[in-house]
Amino acid sequence: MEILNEDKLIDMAELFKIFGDSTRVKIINVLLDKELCVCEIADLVNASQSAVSHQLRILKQSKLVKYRKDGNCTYYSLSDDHVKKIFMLGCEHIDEM
Amino acid sequence: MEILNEDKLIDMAELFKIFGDSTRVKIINVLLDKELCVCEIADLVNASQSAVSHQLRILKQSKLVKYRKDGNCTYYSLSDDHVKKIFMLGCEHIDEM
DNA sequence: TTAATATATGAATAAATGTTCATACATTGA
DNA sequence: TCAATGTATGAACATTTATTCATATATTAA
Repeated sequence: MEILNEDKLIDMAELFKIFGDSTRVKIINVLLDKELCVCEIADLVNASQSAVSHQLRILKQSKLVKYRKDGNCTYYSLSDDHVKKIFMLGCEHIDEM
Repeated sequence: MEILNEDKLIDMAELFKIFGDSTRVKIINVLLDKELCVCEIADLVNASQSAVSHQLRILKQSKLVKYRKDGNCTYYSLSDDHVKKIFMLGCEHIDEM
């Protein structure tokens, strides 16, 4: 191994794994510039409320999204700019293929 | 969905999925600044020749690595700078957590 | 308080995925 | 030509993972 130790490489793989699912990428995509509640997300990405909720839990655990509760609703948004950056770079790569 | 259509988002998920495995990330890591043959890679990432070869096939299919044959050996290297960029950004993200 | 709405979650199921093992293929050197 | 070496690959297996379904929880409105 080079400069990076194994643990860090494993963490990196874990991070990319989160981005490596189409439902989650779709969720990140609709959250790029605004927060949305679960049912809005489910509607936009064309998935069930349950599926989206499960995936949001994973995104939350990985600290890629944050949330706030308002009455009945839970609004999700991207944690920070890094998430957007990684998304955008992946986007660029696809464009150039 | 926003600006991006579903197909592109699926392609992006596929791309990140490739980075989302520790063996593949380790392989990318050792290829960051030089080409290596299969058995050197296997040695460096501490995996079997077969496992590495299988993963190299996946990396090759996704055009993340290229290769050249020289006699008995096959030397692999990263396809382009984009691969390194994505790797580095993931690296940064881990650092900042 | 009761019904309706929004969300979360556990269990079950099906599908995808990574590794190992055995083996094939190709190239080199003797 | 034959043995050794490096690589690729198919099958089998075990594990992970995403979705669905049913249901629980919580909040709001009537």
